Amino acid sequence: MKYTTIIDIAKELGISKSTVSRALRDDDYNVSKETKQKILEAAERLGYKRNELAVNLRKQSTRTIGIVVPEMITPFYMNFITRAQEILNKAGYRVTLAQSHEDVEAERLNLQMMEDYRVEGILISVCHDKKNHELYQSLLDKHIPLVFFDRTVADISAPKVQINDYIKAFFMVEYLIRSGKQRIVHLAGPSYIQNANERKKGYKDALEKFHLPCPPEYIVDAGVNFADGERAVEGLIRQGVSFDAIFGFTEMSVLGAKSCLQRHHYHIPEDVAIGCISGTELCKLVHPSITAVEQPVMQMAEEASRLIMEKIKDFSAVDETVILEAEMVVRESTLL
Amino acid sequence: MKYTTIIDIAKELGISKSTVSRALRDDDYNVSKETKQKILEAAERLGYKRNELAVNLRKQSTRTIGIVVPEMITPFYMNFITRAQEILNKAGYRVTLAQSHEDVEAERLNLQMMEDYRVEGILISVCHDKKNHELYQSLLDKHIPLVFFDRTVADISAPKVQINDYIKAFFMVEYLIRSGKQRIVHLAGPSYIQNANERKKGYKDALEKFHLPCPPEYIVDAGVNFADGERAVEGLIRQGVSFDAIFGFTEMSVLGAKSCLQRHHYHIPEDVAIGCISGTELCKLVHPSITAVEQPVMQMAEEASRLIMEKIKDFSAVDETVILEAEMVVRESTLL
DNA sequence: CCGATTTCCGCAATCGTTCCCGAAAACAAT
DNA sequence: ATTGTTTTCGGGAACGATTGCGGAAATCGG
Repeated sequence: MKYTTIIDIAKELGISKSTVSRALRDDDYNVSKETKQKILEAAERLGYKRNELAVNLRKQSTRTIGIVVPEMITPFYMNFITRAQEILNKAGYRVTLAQSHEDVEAERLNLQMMEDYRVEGILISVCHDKKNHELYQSLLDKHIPLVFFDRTVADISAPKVQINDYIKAFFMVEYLIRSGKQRIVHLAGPSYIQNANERKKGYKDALEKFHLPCPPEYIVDAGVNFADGERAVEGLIRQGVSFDAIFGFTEMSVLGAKSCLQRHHYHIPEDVAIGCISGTELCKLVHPSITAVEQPVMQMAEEASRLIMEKIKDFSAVDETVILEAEMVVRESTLL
Repeated sequence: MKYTTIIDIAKELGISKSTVSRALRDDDYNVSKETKQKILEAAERLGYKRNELAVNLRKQSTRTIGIVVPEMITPFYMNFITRAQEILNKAGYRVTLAQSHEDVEAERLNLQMMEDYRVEGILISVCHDKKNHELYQSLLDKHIPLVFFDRTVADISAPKVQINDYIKAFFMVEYLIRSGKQRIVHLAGPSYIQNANERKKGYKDALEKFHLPCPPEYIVDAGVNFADGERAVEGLIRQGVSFDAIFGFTEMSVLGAKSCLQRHHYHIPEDVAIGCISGTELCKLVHPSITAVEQPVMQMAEEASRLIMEKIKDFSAVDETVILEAEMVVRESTLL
């Protein structure tokens, strides 16, 4: 169970550990061909595995980047992670992952754990736009680079990668209206998520532009997951709210809504059309497929990776805010 | 950017680092109330963060467990990970994650990386039942505990958690036959995955039991993901193979198949019924929903966590193979 | 063959902790 | 006052690597 160390190798060959260390790293520098050869074969024979912990401690650098997301169960964040990992690995970084489960406290622990293990930078999509504010700031104060993506926070100076939620929501609702829908309800996301507020604003402004009614019961707090969406629509139906379209904060809640509608034998899109922001392959997968504004997740990962690496290289680099173009993909759920 | 260390605190207070270390760990042992108080407030003031790398190196224990899965994009593995993480965290372990992207070489690198960082145990669902065989064995030879789950390997002695693929496949196909289907095709998984072979065997034996034909074209190599399933069914249709039911190796390929069928205006389940093994919430989410044998993923995570912790505590513990009961959930895709 | 240069290698410090051991101090008991 | 016990603390060696420096050996040039 004991791992062999460079000292074991040194003893075995009767040489110093410095030489062993050099042979195992430096490319034929400062060590002769023969001894290097001997060292390598001894390392092989003894099953030597370099202890990265020791290396990190000594070098004072972990080459590790943390990624913190609210959840990993939907493809969006997982796609982001996969792409970011690919890029960062290629650049010689390791990646450690953590999910907050939409819980501020868990997010706090995750961030602290990453600091404990001396990550050199963190990509984060937050689960609350206020609660951990001082923590983000304190990390930045310690010169630990942070890059916010997708769900960002307003009053912190750090690089950010996001889409224009307001505009995209506005366009989506406008599109629903132009397709002939007049009674559009909004499954709103939690008010402590900035994007949710932006999207709600876009929704409201679009209705206003077309002088459509927006009674309070049209905006329901629907949370972020499947069950939340189901419950919200169940509530609407029970209350007798009449509507012919749903605009949802996010994919999952909309999928729950759709499921509920189908259970109640509504026709989609004839009775009720459905559209949402932040769609992934799940929107294609279901039947009818769902019209969605799709975040350019690959590009987000690329930009976020680029930004964090820039910040690690030079902490005083300017804090870019990258706004990416998200595309609306029309599918069966709105095609009349 | 420099982190403060216990030495900094010691200097600040004019005491020794040993005392600081004790105050920061031991609960009021070997250090007086007052000095402890002073140390804690100094640590707070200087923004001390204990360096876990150094601790791990010194203690020769990382309290970290690795989880390696073929992919994380489908809910199955993610659910497993989430539950396992919950349990292991509660027991004081950290978890580091890696996905192999169904690639043997990537899996190898992941495992080696985990060894480099001295994880104390590894939960793994393999992506090939032969290729990394010696690597698994060599880890075990070094007394690094491994627990195989879901996709296991045959001739390695280590704890395993799985379902009875053969029986479950058999039952599923039997059920399709009893629902009146006679021309059942099988979207088989890759032959280098043991489970795929077991399921294929169950499929064949069920057909045989009922004296149904099983021509070669009924068994198509369909891979593991959405696109694979689409392609496979597209091929069947193009070849003019006539079938009235599909039994799939896994959820994702079956979802692809379903999508393809719907594009070709087949009715599900009237024209073609669909069933698969290893279903998750995705099977509920789609329309029509898919009949599936659902692996008890929570229980799998619990058993796997238990087993790895037992092995860490005592490497010579017996190598249990836990076979869990998987339940078939009948849904719209087979309900005539 | 001798001095200069280059190559090769060892010594020892260092990274931030932990923890054993022993010493000093404080307190109690005689 | 002496001895014994307990509490508190510091010294210093680990843990497994890296690396600057200096010295010995080898090589080279003349």
